[in-house]
Amino acid sequence: MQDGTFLSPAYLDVTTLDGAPGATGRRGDVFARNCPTRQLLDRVGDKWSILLLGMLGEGEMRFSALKRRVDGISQKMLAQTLRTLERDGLITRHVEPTVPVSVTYAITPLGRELLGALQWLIDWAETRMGAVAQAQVAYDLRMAD
Amino acid sequence: MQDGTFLSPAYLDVTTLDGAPGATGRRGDVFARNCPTRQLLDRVGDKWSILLLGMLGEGEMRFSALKRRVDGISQKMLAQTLRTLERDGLITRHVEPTVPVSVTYAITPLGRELLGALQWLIDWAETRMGAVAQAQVAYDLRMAD
DNA sequence: CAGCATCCATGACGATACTG
DNA sequence: CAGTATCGTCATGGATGCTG
Repeated sequence: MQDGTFLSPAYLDVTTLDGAPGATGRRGDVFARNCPTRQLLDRVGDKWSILLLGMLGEGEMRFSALKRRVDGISQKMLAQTLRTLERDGLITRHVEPTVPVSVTYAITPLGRELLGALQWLIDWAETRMGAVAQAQVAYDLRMAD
Repeated sequence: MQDGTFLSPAYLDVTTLDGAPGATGRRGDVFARNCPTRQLLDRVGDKWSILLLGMLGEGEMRFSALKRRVDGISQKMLAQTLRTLERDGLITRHVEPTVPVSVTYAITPLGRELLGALQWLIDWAETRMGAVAQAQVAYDLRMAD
């Protein structure tokens, strides 16, 4: 990161999937518009995705169970987020044709990989959110003069 | 993560900063409402924060330089995001009293730590976004019947 | 049970204009 | 140069009601 790896033109390949090397000349554009950070954030940047992925990391679970445990989520956002996660290949959806129907969600290996990468962020939050909160207090005091 | 570490009651301490242990009994509530994931996402979940932190990870930079290099950002969002990052202790702001004034931003050790944790996510995106894109295509085909 | 469709409020964001 | 202030737009997401 410090050497700017995530600014590199290689990201274009990830984004376009055709990897046109001729278009990788202008570094600034690559940074701003085609960085996979954008796509990544679409997935992990909303408040429910990580929560649901974390829940399913504990084991497969049904719609109603997820709704109960991830308290505060609306069924709209639950259904919507689950669909996105499924489409991204991060979780699977299994329909048991009972009456009434029963649907079970489970994390995929790809999803578990993401969860693993996320762990570093979680660890940082665990250990450093206190420092962030302190910085905020200090900042607010400095500005309150 | 797989064992549910980021669901643990310990997160309450991070959130409330008073660490009332008596309130940590109900696991479900802890998961949903006080998980630092929420606070964390406020910081890294928007599209400009990571980009700016990454830019400043390369070296200190002035307002106008950031605006030029992070192409597509409005001066409103640039100023706003920089202020948030500064308040969180992730970057510093140095004002040189020239005419006209010159302001330089730099990453802090705390910010660099976050950038390091972010690197795992970036790496995942680099290597696996292709798999995600493939999963999307497969999903869309499945649903298009 | 597991959703989808609809309506609606909030607020995020960009564009523009102005200032020390 | 480095912002602040204001406005309009648009997307996000919650609440509600309906269905196989």
